[in-house]
Amino acid sequence: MQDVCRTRAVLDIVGDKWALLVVRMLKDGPLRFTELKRAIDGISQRMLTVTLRDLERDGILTRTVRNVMPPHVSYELTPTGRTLREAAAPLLEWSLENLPHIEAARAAYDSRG
Amino acid sequence: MQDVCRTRAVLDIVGDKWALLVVRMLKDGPLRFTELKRAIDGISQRMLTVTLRDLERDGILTRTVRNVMPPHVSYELTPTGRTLREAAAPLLEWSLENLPHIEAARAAYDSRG
DNA sequence: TGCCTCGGTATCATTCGGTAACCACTGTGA
DNA sequence: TCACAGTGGTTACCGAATGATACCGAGGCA
Repeated sequence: MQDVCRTRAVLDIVGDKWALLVVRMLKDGPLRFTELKRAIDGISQRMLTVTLRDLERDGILTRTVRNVMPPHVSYELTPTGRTLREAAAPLLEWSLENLPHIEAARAAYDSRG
Repeated sequence: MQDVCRTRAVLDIVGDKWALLVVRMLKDGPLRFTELKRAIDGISQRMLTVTLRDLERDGILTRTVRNVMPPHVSYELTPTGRTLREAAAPLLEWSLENLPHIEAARAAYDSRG
């Protein structure tokens, strides 16, 4: 199966721990750096910066800087980014629905030793 | 948004670089360790072991050992695992469709410096 | 004069993933 | 008899990715 390596290449983008959460947060329109940081609980400043850079590089979102003080930088999904969000939505829903299930399975596994 | 941390918890499972590929490979029925290793190009033996353990722990797949020699160990999706595969399918399709687009965006970004 | 916000860097510690070697056991071939 | 391969791992080690924390400049506000 040749697709494996190509899928791998894209999962490197999408599976990098924070990318999908950023994409999801941007679904209703652009947000500023600090808004994203507040919305995505637990992300460090550095990782948000890195994630946003990577997503911009891959054409998933755009970065818009207004030259004012204090700085005003906003991030918005591109059309490609919006298709990604749609493709990722079922997985994100699944994660919310199945978390209790998974935690139970994990606890059972751990208690078995 | 409280869901973020819960989504995060599941993306830890799903986003760990190889998990979705393993789940995808198992869609047509159980496979043995070595079959998976051959099918998923580039995965190391250790990472396949680790990934399979984690997915078993989370109730995504089952591990079945037949006590024969040579060892015969097969892995199969649980019902939860099958729902995960369905939820992940759109994202995997997206990745195949959009890889050229992303590579182009990346090249353009890099050439801009 | 401090102190805050915003959007980041710089620096360091910790964790993750990959490589290579090794294991037990059996079957196969010379 | 001896070597070697396949199977499903485990272990030690190392570099890369990630995370926590501190700091920055410019302006606003007290």
